[in-house]
Amino acid sequence: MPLTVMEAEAVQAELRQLLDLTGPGPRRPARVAGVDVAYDGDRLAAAVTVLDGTTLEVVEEVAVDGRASFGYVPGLLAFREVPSLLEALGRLSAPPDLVVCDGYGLAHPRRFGLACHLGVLTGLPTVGVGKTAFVGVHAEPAAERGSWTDLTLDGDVVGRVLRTRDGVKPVFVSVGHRVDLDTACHNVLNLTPRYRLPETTRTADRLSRRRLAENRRTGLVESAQHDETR
DNA sequence: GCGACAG
DNA sequence: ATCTTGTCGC
Repeated sequence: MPLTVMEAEAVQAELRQLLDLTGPGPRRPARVAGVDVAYDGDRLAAAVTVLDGTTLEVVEEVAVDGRASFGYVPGLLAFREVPSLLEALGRLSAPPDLVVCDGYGLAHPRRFGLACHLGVLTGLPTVGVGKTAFVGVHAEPAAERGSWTDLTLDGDVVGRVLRTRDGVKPVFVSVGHRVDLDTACHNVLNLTPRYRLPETTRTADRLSRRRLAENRRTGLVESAQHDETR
């Protein structure tokens, strides 16, 4: 029972009322999860990797197969990825203390991006880390790691453009659920000791792609999974 | 009205 | 997201 664009926007407005922006959120999370989805046509693999918040070692992984039941529509990305991500998160042995999402949170046309959506549905603290500009205006942050500038939309500060490596293109950080912007950026910097992107998104990205490749090679796919609605 | 537009 | 070769740099 696929949603239309109008219905999806109505759902966002409804879930938006459950969003908790009071923060502050965990500053020293013991377990931090990264989530990502890889695609092969309408087939997909959703992955969750949980890292030790101190050592950044991967302590748990879950990958699930699925199908994209909603096309990519800017502003409605969550409807494409959230279903599978919920399934993957649900299979963890224990919930993480923080979830780092690929994409935006509050920095969204209707202030309810993927990170907010996943946060409200799981009740977990979430932050969004985008790799490219989506909405809002901003100045270029200084070249040093840790420098940042406001990401503004309609006069509101909805996120930060944060430099995670000296002289390297910055990332776009916005809060999702139950975390404030300072805490979100603090965590993103802790998760980027060496590369531009947080270790959480790097490990989740690799896991989702690895899963797709295995499926492609094995040909088993999800025949033993949920069959289509017949 | 015409583009731009997270992943 | 994904399609794709070589190339620059640590």
